[in-house]
Amino acid sequence: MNSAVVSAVLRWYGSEARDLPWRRPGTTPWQIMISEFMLQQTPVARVLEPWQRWVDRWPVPAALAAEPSGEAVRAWGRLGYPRRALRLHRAAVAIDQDHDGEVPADLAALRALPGVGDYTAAAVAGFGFGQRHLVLDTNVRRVITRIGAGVQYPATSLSAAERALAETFLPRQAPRAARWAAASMELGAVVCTARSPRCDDCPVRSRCAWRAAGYPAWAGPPRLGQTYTGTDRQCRGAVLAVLRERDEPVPSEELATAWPDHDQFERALAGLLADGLISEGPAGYALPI
DNA sequence: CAGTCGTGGGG
DNA sequence: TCCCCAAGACT
Repeated sequence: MNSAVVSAVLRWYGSEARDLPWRRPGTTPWQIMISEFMLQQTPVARVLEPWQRWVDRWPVPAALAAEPSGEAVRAWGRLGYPRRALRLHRAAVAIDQDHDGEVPADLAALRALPGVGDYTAAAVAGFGFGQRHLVLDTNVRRVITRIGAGVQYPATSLSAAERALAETFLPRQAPRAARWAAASMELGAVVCTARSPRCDDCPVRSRCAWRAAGYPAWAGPPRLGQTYTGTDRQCRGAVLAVLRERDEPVPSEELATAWPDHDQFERALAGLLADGLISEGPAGYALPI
């Protein structure tokens, strides 16, 4: 019954999909894995340049694994959530050591890699190896929730019911399922957006339960807004930004000028050390070896 | 389960 | 300006 929806979305995707570099033919699973790490909570527009630099510099997992983790952190630039860079580096090491340098095609093996959760494992298996999996990112969840359940936003946590709903859309054939994953994700990213959906441009507006119900507003608990200014996260970011630009260790007193509140600076420093994002030596702090 | 973890652009 | 939130993972 949802095959009509799937067909329409796939047809739309065929003509309207953005030409993203990691979607081009010949993209390797490793390159796709890099894109998926970078795209975790980071918009496409900001990923394009860093992704190209990464795939040029580290064309295979072994190349990244051979470098200090600090180089991954430095090359991460200002993508945000730099622990992802560390996890991707650790994933490269694991692939190099435990999988003969090849990104595993097995979903469970992917899921076991550092920084790879349910979403990323399914995405790499689907986009990199053409397998059939539920790929439930924020876009797909919003799309199926609106079309299938008539609700504006998906719940905070993924329920069995929502998973079952998603299954009703997933095509039987693996290549088609993988394409559906990409297409439904694209629809959520450019048409069925969170704030101002462009329903007039939607290929399945006539089959959307949310539209049929008159676009009822979200009735669940209010979204917790993310605070940032003045938080430890901002402080950590400021500290790391300094170290990314330096090749030599930075003395503590100098590094402290990156943040006005000293207690918070110390707390951020301890956190960054604990995370392995920075290292401490006799001459000061630096990105890890 | 709820909190934590960066950064920047668009409405 | 301010606020929202963007291809999540981990604890």
